[in-house]
Parts: sequence; structure tokens; C-alpha cells
Amino acid sequence: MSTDKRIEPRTLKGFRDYPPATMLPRERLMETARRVYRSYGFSPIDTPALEYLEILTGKGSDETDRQLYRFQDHGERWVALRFDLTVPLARFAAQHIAELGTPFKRYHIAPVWRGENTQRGRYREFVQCDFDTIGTRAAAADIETALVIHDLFQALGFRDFAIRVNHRQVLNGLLERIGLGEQSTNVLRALDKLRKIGPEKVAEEMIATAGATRPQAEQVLKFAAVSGTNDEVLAQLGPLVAGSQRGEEGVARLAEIIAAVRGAGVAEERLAVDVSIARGLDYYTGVVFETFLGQLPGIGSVCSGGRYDNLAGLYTSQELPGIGASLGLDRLLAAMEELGLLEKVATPAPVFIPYFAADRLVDYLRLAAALRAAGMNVEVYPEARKLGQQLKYADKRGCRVALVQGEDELAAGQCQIKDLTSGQSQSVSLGDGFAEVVAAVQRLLTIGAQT
RNA sequence: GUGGUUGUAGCUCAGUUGGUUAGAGCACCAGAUUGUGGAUCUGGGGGUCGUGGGUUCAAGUCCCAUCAGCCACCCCA
Repeated sequence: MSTDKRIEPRTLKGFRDYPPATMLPRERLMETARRVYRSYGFSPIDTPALEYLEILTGKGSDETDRQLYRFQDHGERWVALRFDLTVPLARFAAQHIAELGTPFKRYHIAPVWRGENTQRGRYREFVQCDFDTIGTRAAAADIETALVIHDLFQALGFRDFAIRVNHRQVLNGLLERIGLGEQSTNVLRALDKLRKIGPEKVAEEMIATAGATRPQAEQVLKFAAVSGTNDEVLAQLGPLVAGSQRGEEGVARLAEIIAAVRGAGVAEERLAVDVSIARGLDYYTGVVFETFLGQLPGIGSVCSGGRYDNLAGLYTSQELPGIGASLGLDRLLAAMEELGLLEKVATPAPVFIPYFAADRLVDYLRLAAALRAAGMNVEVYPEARKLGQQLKYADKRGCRVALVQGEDELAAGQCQIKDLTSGQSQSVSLGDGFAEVVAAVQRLLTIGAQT
């Protein structure tokens, strides 16, 4: 091919390649999420990336409709790429709930697409790790959702994080009481900016977009100013929603969740009632969650969710309440990268076998097989190059142990085990079936893993 | 989608009011060291100056457009 015809290799805006050094921690995160979800009995499902357009439109908000990747397929059907995993779940549940039965607990780890503007931690293609419980209104499901989020971040190695929890009905109950019930979406949207733009601007926006009066706006702000410990917040909320059945129910549900999560042994500061948490997709109707990293609040919520009591109502007459949350894998990775929490390793194999003596490949393959049988990841170098170059290769990739066998060692029935971290070597007899070598390597890796 | 900002080697960047063959550090490759990596020294490869147009005798440098990154709005994972 001539040079001038060559196509420039490039990726689309908001889409990225994942080289090994970023894919390894990515997979580790997905495995952790999978493990935690499964530990609560959530089962895996998958659904198509493409759905009929009508399935996806009008389910999130006007904004998500605008962000939808949509086009006609070869059969001239209007289709779209899913923008989250919850709407496909609703369709899936409406279609299959008869066979699945309720309550139905599933997790779903898969990419979603949104055609919005990019920013740090915001991409057009990103992976979400969702878990949801369908078919029950029980408070236990709300409580379990909070516990799963907590366990998840704990398992990922975070210590400084906070799950903020609120209840849509608490806010709506108040709005109902003061006559703003019809305008809840606009009011909540304005209220959500409280931390960023301050109470005065929020009041202005509520007056402008929701048609609120000045006294109404003041009341909403007074409500949002409630603060303190969880017990203090709940105590203040009670009188504010008194008289609104929905509001009272919401506060009671929040109190129940807080008490149960506390009772399950979760530290108080990990779960905080926060009435200013108003965001989330429009389909949430009950409790809502957002999770922030203490060291990096600016990147936004890394795990959000909530209760939706009528998600599948657009597809079926069967009532399917549900609750769940979504871990934003790529946003979380961007945060961890910034915090320096990602291990810089470019290989999944800690054990390296240089191809030393040109005519002894089979000996190296047999040793590698023995180590793999013992559960270790082992790489054998493919070319009989200079030993120094091979060790350099292993070092660069982050291998931890090299097993050096030249003519001398092979003749003596020995293997040199080189610790690439310390540089020290020891000689071990190959023996029958490499048992001694396997044990020695295993010991080295275990010690290394503890530091 | 709107506004702002940036774009020179794989990476981080320098490049003087426009002026000849565009530089450095790191990384990479080779050698010093025919069986031992991370250090040092020497040498080497690698650049359509994001892309396309325009102004000019002359553009990495000025203008316009476009693409991409970042930031804010919006929204959200």
C-alpha cells in the first residue's frame, strides 16, 4: 500500500482504547463488583447493546433523549444504543418476569453510550456495573442496596467515601404542602445546585423556571438547610413534612434504612441523610443514593441509584417496583488514576521464564506448565535472546520472579529463582515434578503480596 | 448543544518582534558487558509542528475553518 493512501488511525471523540496497563485494573474492578453482587445473591444478565428506539426514548429525561445514539439499521428499523442499563432491565423484566419470578435480583456489567460532551471522567462510551432488585417494595431491599454499595467500596479498597441518601417523597411531600407539587422537577433541578451556586441563585432559579413565589422558595431553602447527624436531620424533617402523608412515609423509610444499616455494623459517617440530593433520572420515586469519594468530590457521584416504583409500567400492566444502583466504572477509574491508587503493572503474569538455552524450550514449557497447574500465571519468553534483554523486558512489565535455567542449571538439575524486586537469587533442585520450585515461587509471591 | 482554553518526537515540554537543515529530557533500539534487569557512558532510530485552507518573499509562529483534549454551563456514571 502506498503511503498517501494510508488511513490515519484514530478513535472517536469520547471513545477510548484500553491498553493492558489500564485494562488490568479495569478488569480487577469488574471482578470485585461481580464478587460483591454475587455475595448478595444477585445473578448476571445481559441484554443487546441496540434496542428499538421506542424502547429507549422518553424513559430517562429530555436530556437523555438528546444524548441517544440513534440511526436506522439495514432493515430501516429505527434503533438506538442503550444509554443506561436500567431501561433495558425494565424491558427485560416486562418480557421475562413470568419465568423469572419475583423478587428478581440481577447484576449487569456492560458498556453504555451517551452522545454528550466529554470531560474528565465523562466519556461517550463507558461501563456501568448495575445491580437491581425487582418486584418488591420492601424496605429490606432499600437497606440491602445501601449495604451492597458500602461493601463494594470497602472491597475496592476505599476508606474515605460517603453514601448520601435521600427520599423523593420527602421533598415532594414538602412541595405538595406548600403548593409546588406540580413543579417538583424544576424545583429539584434548581435545588440540586445549592452547593454550587448558593441559596440566593437557587431561589432566583426556582422563581424563574418553576414559577415559585419568593416565600415558597424560602421554604424550600429552609428545608434544604437542614443538617447535622442523621438522627438530628431526621428529627428536624419530621415537623417539616407533618401533614403530608407522602412526606411522612418518606421520612419514616429513611429512618428505617439508617437504623438498619447502622445495626448491620456500617460506620455512621458512611451513610448520610442529605436532603439536597435531588438528582438522578426522572424515574426514581423513592429513596435515592449517591456516592462520593472524600478525596475527590469534584468528579461527581461514582455510584448512584434509587427506587423506582413503576419502571416497567411503560411496557407492561404488571406492577414492577424495583431498586438498584449503578457503579460508574470508568469515572471511578479516572478518580483512582488521579489519586494514584492504580498499580502500575502491565502483565497479569508475575512469573517470568527467560528462553535461555536455545535448544531447551521444552524444559521451559514443562516448568511453566507445572507452575500454571499450581494456579500461577507464567510467561515464557518466545525468543532465545540475550538474558539481560529478557530480564529487562520482565522488569518493565512488572514481573516479580524470574526462573533462570541455562545449560549449567539444567545439567545440574537446578533452577535459579530470582526475586526481581530484591535482585537476589536462590538455587533450587528441580526434583520430580518441580515440587520444590513451585513451593519456593509460591512463597516468594505470597511474601511480596503482603508488602 | 453553548462558551472558554490548549494542540510541536511514544511521553513531558522549549522554540525570542514571522527568517535558513525544528531542539531537550524521559522512553525506545544498539554497544561498552559472548549467562543476569532497574545505575552510568557512547551511538542510533523516530516529527505531515493535530488537520485543511488563507495572508506573506518567507508560517511551528499571524488569520479562518475543522478535529481532538481540558474547563465551565447543561446533565450525569
